[in-house]
Amino acid sequence: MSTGPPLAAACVRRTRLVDVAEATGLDVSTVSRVLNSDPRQSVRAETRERVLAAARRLGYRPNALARALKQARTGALALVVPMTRNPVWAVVERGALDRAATRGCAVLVVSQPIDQPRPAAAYQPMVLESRVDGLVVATALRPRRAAPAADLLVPHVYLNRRGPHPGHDVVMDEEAAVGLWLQEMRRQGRRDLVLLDGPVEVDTVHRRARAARAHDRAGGDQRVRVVHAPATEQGGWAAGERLLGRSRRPDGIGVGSLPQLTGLVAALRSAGVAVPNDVGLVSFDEDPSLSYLGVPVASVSMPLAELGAAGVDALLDQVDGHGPRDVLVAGPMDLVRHQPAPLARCPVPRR
Amino acid sequence: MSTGPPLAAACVRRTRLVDVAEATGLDVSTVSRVLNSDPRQSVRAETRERVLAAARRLGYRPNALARALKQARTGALALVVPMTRNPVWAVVERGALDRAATRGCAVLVVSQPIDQPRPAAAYQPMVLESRVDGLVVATALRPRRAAPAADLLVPHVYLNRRGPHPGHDVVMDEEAAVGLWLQEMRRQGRRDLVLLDGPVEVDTVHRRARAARAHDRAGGDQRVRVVHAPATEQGGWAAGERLLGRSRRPDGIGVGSLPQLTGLVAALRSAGVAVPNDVGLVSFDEDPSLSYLGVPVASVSMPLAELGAAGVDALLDQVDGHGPRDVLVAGPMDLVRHQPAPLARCPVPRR
DNA sequence: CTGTTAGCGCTTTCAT
DNA sequence: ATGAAAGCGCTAACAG
Repeated sequence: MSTGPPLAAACVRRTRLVDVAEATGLDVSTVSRVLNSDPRQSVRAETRERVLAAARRLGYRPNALARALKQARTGALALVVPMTRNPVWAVVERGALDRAATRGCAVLVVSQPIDQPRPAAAYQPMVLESRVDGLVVATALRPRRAAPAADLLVPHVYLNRRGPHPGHDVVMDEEAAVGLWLQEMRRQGRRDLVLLDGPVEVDTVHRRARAARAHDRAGGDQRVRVVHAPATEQGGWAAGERLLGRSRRPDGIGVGSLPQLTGLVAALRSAGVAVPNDVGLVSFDEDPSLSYLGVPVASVSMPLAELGAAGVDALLDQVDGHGPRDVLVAGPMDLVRHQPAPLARCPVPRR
Repeated sequence: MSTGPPLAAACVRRTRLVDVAEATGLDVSTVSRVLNSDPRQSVRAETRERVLAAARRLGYRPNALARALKQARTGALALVVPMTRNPVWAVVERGALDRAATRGCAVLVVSQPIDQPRPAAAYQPMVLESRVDGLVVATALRPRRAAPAADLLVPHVYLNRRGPHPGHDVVMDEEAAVGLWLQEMRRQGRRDLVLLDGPVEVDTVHRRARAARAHDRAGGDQRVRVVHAPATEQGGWAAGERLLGRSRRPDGIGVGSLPQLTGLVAALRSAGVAVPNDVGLVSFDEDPSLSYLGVPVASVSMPLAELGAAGVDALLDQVDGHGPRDVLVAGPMDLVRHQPAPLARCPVPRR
């Protein structure tokens, strides 16, 4: 709390390998072998101890720069994420950061402005400049048929979207998510359904919409229409208005994003439409705040952290020279029901 | 969309300075001077053009590793952020990332688990290993009187909290924020106030609570009590329950965080307490979702992006050798009123 | 105006 | 089992 004295001019002299060498009277190469526990060479136990002791005593930390320069490997990767307020991306990001930390690898987070998306190739220089070993591209947009010049020629994966070429896609099973929604709607006896989702340009939206339309065409007893709107509270509100104005109102709605759900619930409340009596709601995003909307909603719980972790794994595989491969993140997917609790009993989601 | 052919084994041969030198028949040092536009040396215009042309043609990108090793400067910084779901941190982070990008500097984002906070000194190795030039520590906890061993001896700033020593703090004016709240409460004629905020261990909470208590003691016509609860929906809900159980209910509540507000609003709705008739609400966090709570609330708009940007600036100043200095982010602070709009008129916050 | 040279801190053959 | 030496790609002091 700034109560202490000012810090003395903070100049830490970094300890180098040569400092440890001098302290032990050994050569740098020997010290290096010990500290890297090179398995191919043998060192005397006594020497080992001496080196380790000196390194600890001097607080030696290897210079990542020099090591990376020599090994032609930075041990870092870039994570390109959209600058969105949607909380699910934070979960994906955390999953990726944690897995990267586990695998001893630093992460450079690059935020992509949502209003002016740049092509993935724009991030290639980070690899060419040896800042990172590869790219995890988590921007949501579906690629237009990429011009060859726009192809990524460096190790990379696309996260939660598919890229222009096979072997670089790490995605979740959106079709199964739609299936869980439809199953819950059937359980509730809903037959006139709407999928309210984001812009078609978003790859996950595209896949969910396709699955929903396929179900509609399959000709069961459920009708499914698809409505696209901006993935914001505003978008959800406006879409709600439009849906309420229609002659045939849906009795079940799947909502692609949390902000849209917030806006939609506000619109329904404002119009006096009762949830769940008049309409049943299921969100494709999850968040603790779902228990506090004032109305019961369900959500499809997606393996978001696993998605981030799988992206890191797939990229590091490529960096290690393995051929690229597509990954379908299998993690657990559940339907979770969120109940607004009565007072004196705090609400807890139950599965 | 993975419709294209598989990518050929992606091996880009990186162009080095020596490649450009060979292509032009010049020496690497000359090429280096041209590309860095070294002001102290002069080069023939024709040579300049030749080098620039060759560099562009070969797609030369300088190796950041080698450059950083030579210059003893990585051009990167670490941003330590709490792993919270609170959306305001995202705004701070974006502010920092954007400013860093503007100043040509890469950012390594390190996420701090909220349940097991590590001391700031735990991140010092990132500097000692030359991964970054300095630290922006944005974890929320107030430092205990730090043991000298825990002091940071590398360039660093604390963001949105104060550290153990002066000269490293970049914070906003929380006292003024509390002032805006009290002023709005007076405008609404509220006299029995509660500040519902997070744990006291959080420095921003500490400062707001102190300002609120000072106002209470100042002996005007407003009473202010302070209630601490976890900064979650759950915490807001539980605190709401407690407040409703009291003999004298507050008629105005300031809420420290968005999740708490969500929980509190749910509790009030559930108990049939009318907003704003029975109680007026003001949030210290801002978010578009505030317009969709179903009840009118106000919020204190804080200069969050500026906070992040100022943190980066202050750190880079230190890296450039300037003495450390505390920063109070001055950016605009407003009281914003969020109205749930009637249907057919989408809600927009108005100032 | 341009080339030569040394060296940032580390790893890694190759000698001894 | 340890040491000597080369070199990763770049910059900067010094020559010419």
